[in-house]
Amino acid sequence: MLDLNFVRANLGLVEEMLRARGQAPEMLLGGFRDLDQRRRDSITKAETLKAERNKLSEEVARRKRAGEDAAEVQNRTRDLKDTMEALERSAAEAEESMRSLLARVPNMLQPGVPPGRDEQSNVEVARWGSQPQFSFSAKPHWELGARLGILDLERAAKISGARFAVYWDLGARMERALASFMLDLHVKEHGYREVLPPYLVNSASLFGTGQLPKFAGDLFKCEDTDHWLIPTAEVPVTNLFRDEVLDEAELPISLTAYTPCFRSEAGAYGKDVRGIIRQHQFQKVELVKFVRPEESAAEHERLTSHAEEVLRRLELPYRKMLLCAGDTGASSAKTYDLEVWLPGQGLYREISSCSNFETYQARRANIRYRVKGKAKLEFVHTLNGSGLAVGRTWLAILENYQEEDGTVRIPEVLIPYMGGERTIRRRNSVKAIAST
RNA sequence: GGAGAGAUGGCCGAGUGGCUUAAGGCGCACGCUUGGAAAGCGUGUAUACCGCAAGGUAUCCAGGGUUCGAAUCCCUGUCUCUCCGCCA
Repeated sequence: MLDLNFVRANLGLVEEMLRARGQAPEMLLGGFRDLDQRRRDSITKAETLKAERNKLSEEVARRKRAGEDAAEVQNRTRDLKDTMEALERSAAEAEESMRSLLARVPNMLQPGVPPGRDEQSNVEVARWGSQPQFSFSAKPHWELGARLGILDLERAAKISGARFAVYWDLGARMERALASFMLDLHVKEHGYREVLPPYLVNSASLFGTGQLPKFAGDLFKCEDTDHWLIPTAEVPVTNLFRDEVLDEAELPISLTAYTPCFRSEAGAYGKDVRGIIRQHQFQKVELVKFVRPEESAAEHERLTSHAEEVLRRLELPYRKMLLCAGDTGASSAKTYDLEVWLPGQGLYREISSCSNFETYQARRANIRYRVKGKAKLEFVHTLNGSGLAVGRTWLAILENYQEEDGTVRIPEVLIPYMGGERTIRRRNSVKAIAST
């Protein structure tokens, strides 16, 4: 959320930001000036009358202490009541309208963010690794997974529906191995603390990180309770410190969490229907940082490099993209996407998204810290990134490490996590498992 | 699920209808003191909003209500703690 005073003083800049993100400024901000004026007027009026009421009440107290009759003053105050309630109501309404307007305004963008409407305008800033060359035609992961008997989409559809997956045997084990490998790397070498948060959160948490009120349609909600399935660990982990004051000495705070993520994927009909690129449930290792404002740009680079390191150790070719204005999420001021090479499909696909939210989430979630030598509390900067999306890493390994005979080699660093297994082969006794 | 007790500023904690502009303490900041530090002493120290300012308003978990007036009384909800029950 942006600060009201900032918006009032920089309305032109805010409108420019909206245009850069491909939104019409009038839609959101058209009524801003009027609403701002109405809000101030109604607050002033209501407060003036309240001050009068308070004075009269004091007069009642004074008279009663002095043993005088206060009935006349009491009556006068009683007469103010209806007017006061009306003024209070309209002030509260204006306040609420302003609050909900501000809650829907996206974050300001950092100066280096390139212009552009959609992903076409994202800028490639780095590329790593070499794409594997095959002497045969590379297969997509859904074919490899089905033939190996480790990926079972038919039974997933039966027990849950479309966009769910069942993993068997070494497929299931590789999911677990990847999560352990990533967590170990971030905890032991990158200095993160591991947390295991709840997978259901309340709406206050979703407001704090910016999913609500605008993006309720992307989420799964439990009936008759204020519980929502998390779309990413960013939500519970960032909200750990909601309404808290952090000690400057403990910043930066770096946390990592492995959780499932649940997304309704409304509006994605017909998109990525093959394989497990886009699922209602997937697992992800998330990186979250709380930092001092002056360090956030450097910490953003560092966090992104931590996600890149996972791809490097797994020897998966990737490229690093700086998202253009139109493709940058509403809460983010600057985002890098890491895209992994998928030879089975011949394209790069997002496997990590690393964002700097500056004070946007901290203001919504009220996460502050005490600055040394300063009386006032300041908002921290929050950052997060996938380190990595485990399901997409899993399928990237299948496609990049496939052999002509349909087996899949296991990346060197993963072998210890796979109980020493080096290759995923089709099991002989896979009769019970759907395969083609 | 049942019974009871709670929720007050960065933290602890007093406060059962008006003299609360929320006592007191801790912490923090600044000053004095000191060769330097600690201790000690003194001063200051919640947030947001409205107002050019003087000043004002709101906030004691949240939302309603009673009252001339609510941190305080009533109702509902949320959360925490204790005990009982059930349970992986």
